[in-house]
Amino acid sequence: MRISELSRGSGVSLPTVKYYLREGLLPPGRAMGRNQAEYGDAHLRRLRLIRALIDVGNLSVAGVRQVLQAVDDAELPGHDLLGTAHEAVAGSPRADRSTSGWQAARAEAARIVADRGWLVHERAAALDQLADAIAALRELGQEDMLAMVDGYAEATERLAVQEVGLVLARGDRAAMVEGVVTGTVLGEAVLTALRRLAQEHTSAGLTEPG
Amino acid sequence: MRISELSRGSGVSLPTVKYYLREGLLPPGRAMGRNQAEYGDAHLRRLRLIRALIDVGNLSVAGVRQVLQAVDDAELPGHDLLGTAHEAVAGSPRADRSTSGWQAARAEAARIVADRGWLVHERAAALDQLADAIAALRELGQEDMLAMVDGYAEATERLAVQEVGLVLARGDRAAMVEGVVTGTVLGEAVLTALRRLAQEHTSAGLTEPG
DNA sequence: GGATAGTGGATAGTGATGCTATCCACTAGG
DNA sequence: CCTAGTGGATAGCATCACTATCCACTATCC
Repeated sequence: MRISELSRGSGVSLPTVKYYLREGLLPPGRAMGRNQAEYGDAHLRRLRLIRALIDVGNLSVAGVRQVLQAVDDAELPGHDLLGTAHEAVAGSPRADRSTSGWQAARAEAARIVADRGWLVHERAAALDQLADAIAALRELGQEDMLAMVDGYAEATERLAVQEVGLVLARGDRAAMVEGVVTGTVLGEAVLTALRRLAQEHTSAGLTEPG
Repeated sequence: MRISELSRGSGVSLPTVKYYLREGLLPPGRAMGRNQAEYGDAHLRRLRLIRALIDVGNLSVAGVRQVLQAVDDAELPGHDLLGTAHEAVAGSPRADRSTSGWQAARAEAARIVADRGWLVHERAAALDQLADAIAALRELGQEDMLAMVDGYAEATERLAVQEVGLVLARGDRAAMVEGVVTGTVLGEAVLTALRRLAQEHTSAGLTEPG
């Protein structure tokens, strides 16, 4: 398979394919001569994964590279891959994390997790993100929204068992690795889309007739 | 309150405050002279809301403007505000929605919602986002992940009742409007952070010891 | 009343990001 | 041999979210 077929087969423009090669998102093809290289099915699948992570998962090119490096690291335990995927979707923090309000929110996040008995790395990026959100809610005087935290935690805990089980049910390592990435990133897209739909349905039912 | 106090009080740099004024995110202060204007507490709260939507909610400046215009529209029913908030968080679509694969995914999204008995506008942005994710999962050969859809739908349905109830419990319209926006955007941040933490906990428990 | 810090308003510049375009010497395939 | 296509390099572009500078002017303090 030549580069133009790779482009046509994936719907990604040829200059963009070259760009992904340059950026190291896509491994180089097998060189067959000074200006000829051979790409395989793996390249096509990889290219589709890249597009899904960027288009649906809203990952940056840098985030995608980070994830794919972890995917390609055969040594990395599956659990660490999950952490890497979570860091990549997190992106770089935009909130100010030096204020006392944030520190308090961060402590609150740690407490929520501890109360649940969840065992997570204390430097997990998701803890910081939870703190970002809690700090923002408090600063806006919307702390009553924090009443939802219990419900969220309970729901996500139940879902996580299913999600992790689904991935572990796959036989081989390679399939599990892909499952971690797609489950994390695309699963999140599915979940938030459904959340919005559920909200719209409920809001229509509770506000319109009354 | 002068513009520099507004800047200091919110932690937003003065040039950025001016930028938000230019962009119409922040309403102009009450003019007290040719080059003097008076800002109030409402400006400070608005500025904090803007930062939360951008930093935590990952909204674009255009998205924030869209949301705030809806917030300020006293005529708009609460339910339509929810739809506007959902459109703003959606951003502009990056996936290709003209393929037959996407059309099929879109039909599947509509079917999922219909099977649940959810009543949502058939042009809801969230339906397209759900289709984006479903199409991506299928294209990647990860359709077994769609087994999670039922669990997600059930969980989000239950949560939506609590969420909408929480907002409706607020007395006045203004507080409800703010609740819709923060609940949608910041609630999503809380939910996804907790999802990641739950996944890490579950993954550690199921993969490490075995 | 004079110095100074700050103001609103306008315009231009910046850095990051994600491509897109062009050029090149070269070569596979008809 | 001709043409379309290749890998590789470099440069350009549009968008976004600020950031910086300049201006005439004014409130305020001494």
